[in-house]
Amino acid sequence: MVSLDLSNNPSDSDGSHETKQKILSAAKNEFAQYGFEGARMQRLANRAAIPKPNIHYHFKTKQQLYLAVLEQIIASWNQAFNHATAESDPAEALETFVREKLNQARFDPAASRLFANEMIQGAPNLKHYLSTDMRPWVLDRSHVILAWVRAKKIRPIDPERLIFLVWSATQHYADFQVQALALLNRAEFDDSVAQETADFLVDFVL
Amino acid sequence: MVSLDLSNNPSDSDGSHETKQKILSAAKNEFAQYGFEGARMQRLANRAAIPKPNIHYHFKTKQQLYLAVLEQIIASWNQAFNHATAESDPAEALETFVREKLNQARFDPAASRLFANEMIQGAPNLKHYLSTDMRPWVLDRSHVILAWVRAKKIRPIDPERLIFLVWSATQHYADFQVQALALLNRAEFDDSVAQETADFLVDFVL
DNA sequence: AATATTGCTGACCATATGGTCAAAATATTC
DNA sequence: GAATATTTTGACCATATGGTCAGCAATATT
Repeated sequence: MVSLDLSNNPSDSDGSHETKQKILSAAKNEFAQYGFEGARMQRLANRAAIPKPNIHYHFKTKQQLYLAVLEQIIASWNQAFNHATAESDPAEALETFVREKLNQARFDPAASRLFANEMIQGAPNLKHYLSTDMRPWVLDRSHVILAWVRAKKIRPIDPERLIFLVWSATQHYADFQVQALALLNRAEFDDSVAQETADFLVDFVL
Repeated sequence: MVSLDLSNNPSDSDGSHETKQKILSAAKNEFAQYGFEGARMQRLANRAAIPKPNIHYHFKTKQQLYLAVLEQIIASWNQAFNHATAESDPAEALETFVREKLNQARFDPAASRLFANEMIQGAPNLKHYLSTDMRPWVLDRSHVILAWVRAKKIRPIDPERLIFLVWSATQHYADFQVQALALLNRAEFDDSVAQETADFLVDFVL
């Protein structure tokens, strides 16, 4: 199989990189569904359709693989949520965030679930991320929202609570997809559900 | 140790019942933190401070114990949320529900987390509960809310979405306690946090 | 073409895991 | 208080688990 090498790491110029990604992807799903302790290396290998020792060639231990997955997720989230919301229109900014978060929940639910599993366990591997990346992000957003409130563009509200509300509501759609669909009596998380959900949340918040 | 026998089951009139409860309680915490596959019978025995075989005397298999825990949680929730909200004042009714759910999240977070773990795995053991207990409950509440909307006691809103929003926001406090406290920059889920959260949600929804 | 390096894999290992069992301890019944 | 039924537990078992390793295959390098 021939494939373009999109990596910027010269050490593994082709096949190796591809395998590594296959493992990371399978691992994300396995860890998301079963948590760190519940994940099985053999089942993970089956998901990736490679022999188990091949995993250990690329990642020495289960723990190390887990951390690699976490890192990838955080990097992806940082990228998705960090292109600044700046000082623009509140409606527009909030809408962008809600829709982006719902997209994440919809197209990469495994990432959200893995995150949820980490949290439920007390975030043993994420405490650092929470204070390093996430808390500043929240503070930054808070300031923007507070400015909106002061300018009376939006009704008075605790900014951090608002962020937390939006975060929890959207995340919930990923973590509890089964429950969400059962409660809303839908068959799958399709375009219409996503659209209606986004509309509802945006409308509700504003 | 002497203790009152509060059970209504004549078959195990004392010590046995006590042990069983100790096991169920330890199991709830173990399963909540690690999920079904991640839970370890030995660690669970340590939590309960009894030898492992004693667990297997009361519950034949891990699976059976897990189901027993789930049953207990569902029974407790049914009890907590089912004393009817009826046709009363929306503000009051919603407030009651929000505070009750937050109380659950605060004083029995393990139950919420176990529930979350079940959901994340696709609710293999809860599909039945979702359609049997929960969906009708949602429908019932929806009708009440719809009546409120029609009577213009509350602004027009999709009732099921509203329920889902409140549910997700409150549940989030249990599941992601670490994240919640980190984001809100608090040390613990104490009275003041609970109070402010309830106020915020109630105010926000109404 | 020969060699070195990297990537892959079947066979294997030590240990942890869910679960069993026979015997001991404790309650209950007569 | 002896006989019976229930509850508890130390020792044990078959299997599953994360991980290793020696050798093979493929790819780069000289």
